Amino acid sequence: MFALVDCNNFYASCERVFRPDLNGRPVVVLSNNDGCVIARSNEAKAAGVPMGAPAFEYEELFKKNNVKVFSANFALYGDMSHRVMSILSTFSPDIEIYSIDEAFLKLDGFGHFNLNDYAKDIRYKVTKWTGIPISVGIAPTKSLAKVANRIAKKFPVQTANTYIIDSDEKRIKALKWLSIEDVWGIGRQHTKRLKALNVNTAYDFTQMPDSWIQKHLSVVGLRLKRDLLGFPTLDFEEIQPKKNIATTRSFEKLYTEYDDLCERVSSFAVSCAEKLRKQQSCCNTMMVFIHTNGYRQDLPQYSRNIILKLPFPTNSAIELSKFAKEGLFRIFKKGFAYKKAGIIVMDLIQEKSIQMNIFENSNVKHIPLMKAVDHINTRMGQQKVKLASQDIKRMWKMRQEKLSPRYSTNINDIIIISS
DNA sequence: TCTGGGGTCCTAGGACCC
DNA sequence: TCTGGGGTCCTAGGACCC
Repeated sequence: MFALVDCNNFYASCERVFRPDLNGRPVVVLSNNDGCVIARSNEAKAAGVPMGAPAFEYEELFKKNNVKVFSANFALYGDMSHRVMSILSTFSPDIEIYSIDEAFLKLDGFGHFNLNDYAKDIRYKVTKWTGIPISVGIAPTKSLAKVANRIAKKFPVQTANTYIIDSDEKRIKALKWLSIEDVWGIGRQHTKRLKALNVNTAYDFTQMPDSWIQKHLSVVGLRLKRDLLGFPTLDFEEIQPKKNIATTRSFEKLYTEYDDLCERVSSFAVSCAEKLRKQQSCCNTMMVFIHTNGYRQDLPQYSRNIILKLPFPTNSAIELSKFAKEGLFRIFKKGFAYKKAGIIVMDLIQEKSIQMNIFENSNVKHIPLMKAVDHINTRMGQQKVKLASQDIKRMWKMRQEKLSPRYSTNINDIIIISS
């Protein structure tokens, strides 16, 4: 059996842990630059705030419904996630951390456990020890555990946020209840296609012929069907190094000058280099992109990217920043107002398996240098050591008007309880 | 004025090999 | 009138996830 543990409205719940006065009140969390809604409490959902809602369009509704609005505080959410996951790993030796707020647990050999009690115990401990409410779904396959989790979340009163699919009757009942668009792996396009054929529930989907699924949804759809039928098909996945790493941002204002853009892009490259070193990878390829604000129909539009094949694999901030600036130089065009830029590094390989090149290699002196930089930045705070090409003075400031304190990661932000 | 930021996998088709 | 039969690798595009 598999368990899927999912934190309820995770970001909103993190904010509430330290603000219990907000329990029962609608809470939303905004994306970078306070752009759009990326998390909603149940009350906010009920008030009619959709996912991805642009904040400025919903100010009225927020006010009318007394919605508490937060800027994204990823330092807090990352730390809370870590705490939740470390508790979950005490419940099974096999855990797959699927996202910041979700994990699968493999429950092999738990045959003589009462899994219902076990699920309730997981829920009790996580909530008690972190303050984060969770839902637990248990079933014979991963996709069915997803379904069970959804039921647990949808019917909190009847299920106490835990649900088990442990018989074929329960499986079929659950699949007949679940709308096709809510099935894990069925997105908007597939939903449209399936609904046109009168396939409206997960159950209907499992009754479709393999040939049709293979043709339109490829083997991915075929695997899903088998998994939903109760045959474990979707694998438990080990943690693997990433195959692509990106740092991209929308800007708080429009940039027209090459130099300004260059500073930001240089910093994105430095950030990618840091992420590469963290997983002990080097990249062989880099993509640089820039584009104007697509929502502004009154301004001329321009969008371009360039893919640079690097002469050697590297994770040196100095080298990656240099390549990034080169790429930017080649795609930058004067006369446009830029809203977004980013760096994506690809073709990653492990540091230890680098082939030496006869002609050109990454500067070996950078290896101890980067190690020292990482060390200092870890101890003294991020970005204490920067390249000269970065935004040394940091003239820009992300819009974050409603940022909560870093309660759990900054000693100065720890809550004070008056006696 | 204001509209996020990451990731993964699969397939078809073209270019190339013998 | 008729024009072989295998392969591999790479890329772009499309789908999906949180």
